[in-house]
Parts: sequence; structure tokens; C-alpha cells
Amino acid sequence: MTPAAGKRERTKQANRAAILAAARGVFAELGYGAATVRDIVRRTDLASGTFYNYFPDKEAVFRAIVDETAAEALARTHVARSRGQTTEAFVADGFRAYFSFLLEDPATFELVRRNAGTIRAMFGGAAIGAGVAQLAEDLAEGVSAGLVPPHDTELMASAMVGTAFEVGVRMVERTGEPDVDGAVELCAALFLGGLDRLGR
Amino acid sequence: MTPAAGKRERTKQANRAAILAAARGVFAELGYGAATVRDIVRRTDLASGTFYNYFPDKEAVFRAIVDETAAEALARTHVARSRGQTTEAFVADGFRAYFSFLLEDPATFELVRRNAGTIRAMFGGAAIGAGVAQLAEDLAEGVSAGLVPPHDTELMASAMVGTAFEVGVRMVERTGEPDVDGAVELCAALFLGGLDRLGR
DNA sequence: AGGAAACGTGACGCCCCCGTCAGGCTAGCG
DNA sequence: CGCTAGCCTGACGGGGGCGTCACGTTTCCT
Repeated sequence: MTPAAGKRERTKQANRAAILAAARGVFAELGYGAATVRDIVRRTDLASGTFYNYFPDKEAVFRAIVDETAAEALARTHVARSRGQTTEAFVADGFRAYFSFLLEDPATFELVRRNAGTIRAMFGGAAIGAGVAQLAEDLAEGVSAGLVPPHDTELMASAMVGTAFEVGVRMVERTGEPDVDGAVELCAALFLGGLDRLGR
Repeated sequence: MTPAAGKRERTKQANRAAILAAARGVFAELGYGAATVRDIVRRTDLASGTFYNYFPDKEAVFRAIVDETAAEALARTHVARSRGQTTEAFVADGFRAYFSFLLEDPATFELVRRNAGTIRAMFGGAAIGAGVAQLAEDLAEGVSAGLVPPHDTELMASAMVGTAFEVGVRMVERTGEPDVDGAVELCAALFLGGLDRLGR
């Protein structure tokens, strides 16, 4: 990190980063279950033994990657949402932040898409759960602020997360330039209309 | 199938069924990637060699299972939707059928939840895609019939599928008796409100 | 400069999986 | 009843992953 760190330290950072990067690719392509430590090491200039100087096994790398990624995604959508002063902005900006994230970092998206089941099984509620929980909290705050009609915030959060994920996949899979605005518009309209109806 | 079939034939059906059942459990628990043919066989009274009289490899079993399951789920939700005469019924009945299916067959649900990423990677658009495609068609028909306002039916279908999946997971994970009605109500309100807003 | 500690290396032993196949058992037929 | 074809069996060779460790190299400190 510090630019003038000793060579020792710099190599360590580089190796760790190389392993994480390689692992991302492997997990995204093969899926966590089928991936092996060797698959990861092979995408690296390192020897197999070196891997174990950095992580005890493949689960540890996976956890490190997921932790990193979840923190990033969480922070982004949360910040985006908290800026909104109106219900419209609250909903639309959250979706926009998420979709932008997807497009900026397709490798991560692929990783999550491929391993969502494993992540759920391994973190059981945390990680994906954290995203939902965070959103549920944001929704609850929205309710207090009068931006959002009262309802089951937890289920609502699940609905939003599920929608965002699936629509995001679709958006990316479509040929041609991804239509973020179209996706945001649809999702926003959906939930604004839905919240409205739930308020009655 | 025919009750008075020869013993030879009956054993064959039984073995095939045993392998499929065991495989469901293994894939649900370990995930497709980490599962091995031996894991499957071990949950069976059969010898390892016997497996290969029925399926060439684990991918083949997996495909058989997914095909079966997808056809079932597809038929169910489609039938449920096509009975609806009003927009309300169209939307609510679809969700209800799906949630009921989840609760009736938790093992299958677990299987899908754990391996959604693999299914997507392996069938790439078919299977899960088929569900979305079918729904998109149903929606398009709804548009023709004036039940549903015109919009991007494909993205809309994705949103509904994503919502159903994620809300379903949440519903099942909650402690106590699963509240199907609550989930259906929320999803239905959401999409009815959303469709309404999109219509404007 | 010189020595020690830290780290990279890749071969090694152990384990398990894969798909096959020769041998044994039995259902079904004449 | 006896024979044959078809299925079940489990051992087997080949392959490959796992985590370790003794050795060589490099960095850093004095």
C-alpha cells in the first residue's frame, strides 16, 4: 500500500492479489464446488505450495472474495439510496447504483451469478442476507420519514433484491449496449407503483 | 409403470428412481460441482458400476433431474395463470402456484436454490430461461387480452421470477408456519401496482 | 559484508474419484 | 427344468487433488 514499502511487503501484497484475482476467475468459470486450489494456482506464476502461505484452503479465498465484494456492493447501494430525498429517488437511485456496479465489474457479476447458491449456503443469511437486511433497514427509515408506506419491509427488501438480480442478469445477457435506463425505469416504476398500492 | 411388469423391468425403474432420488439429495446438499458419482451411489444400495448402467456421468443425472423439475414447475404456474380472468387473478394465482410448489416439495426447492448458478451455466437460458420465456408469453397474451398494460414483457417476466424466487426463499427461511398468503399478497400488490403505474 | 529469517518451490505420500470389465447371479423363456 | 442373456458387483489401473516439507533463494537488518 505505502508506495515505498520494502520489497518483501510488496511481493506479499502482489501475490495475495494475484491469488485473489485468479480465484475470482476460476470460481466464476467453474463454480466454487468444482474449482480446486490447483486450478487457482495454475492461473498464477506461483507454485502450489505458495498458495498455502496466504490461505489455508479454497474456502478461505472464497470467503475473502465474497467479503470484499459484499462490502463494496453494500456501501454503494446504501450511499446511493441515502442521498434520495423523495421516494422516487430512493428507489431509482438504489437500482441505478446496483446496475452500474454490475456493468463496471462484469467479472464480479459473473462470480456472484454463478455462485449465489454456494454463497447462500456458506454465509447463510449474511452477505446476501446483509444486503437484504441493509435494504430492509433503509426501507424502515423510509417509512419513518414518510417516504415509504408501511408494510413488511423484510419481504419487500427480498422482492427488490430478487428483482434487481434477475433483471440485471437479463439486461446483461441481452445483445447490444446494456440499457441501464430502461431497466432502472422498469424496476422503479414497478416498486413505486407497488409501494403506492401497498399504502392503500 | 404397468403394475404387472416383469421383475426385471420393475427393478430397473426402481434403480433409476433410487439414483435420481439420491442425486437430488446430494446435489442439494453439496452442490453440483462438489458432488461425485460416488456420493450419489453411496446413498443407494447399488454398487458403483451400476450407476453407469443408467447414466453416463453425473451431468446426465443432473440434466434428468432438472428437466423433470422444470417441466413440472412450468406446467403448474402456466396452468394457474391461464385460469385467471382478471389481472388480479392472473398475477396472484401465478405466485400462489409457485409458492405452493415450493412448500410441497422442499427438497426440490433446496436443490434449485443451491444450484441455480449451475443450472443457468449449464442450460444457459433454457430451464430458468424457459420459465421466464413462458411467463413472458403469458404476459404478452395478457397484453393482447387487455389484462396487462403494454411494456417490456421480458424484463417484466424477469422481475416477477426474481421476486418469486427471493421472496420464496425468505418465506421458507422464516421460522414458524410459512405465510403463503402474506407472500402472495405482497407480490401481487407489488406487481399489480407496478403494472398499473407502467400503464400510465 | 555477512548472517539469519522469511518466503518461494515443486516433489512427495496419501487419498479419493473416475469409468471399465471379468465374473457371478437370476429372471424369463422354451 | 435348464439355459441364456442381461444385470449387478466390486476390484482395478489411471489420473489428479490435497497439504507438507526440505531445500534454495532473496531480503533485510546489523
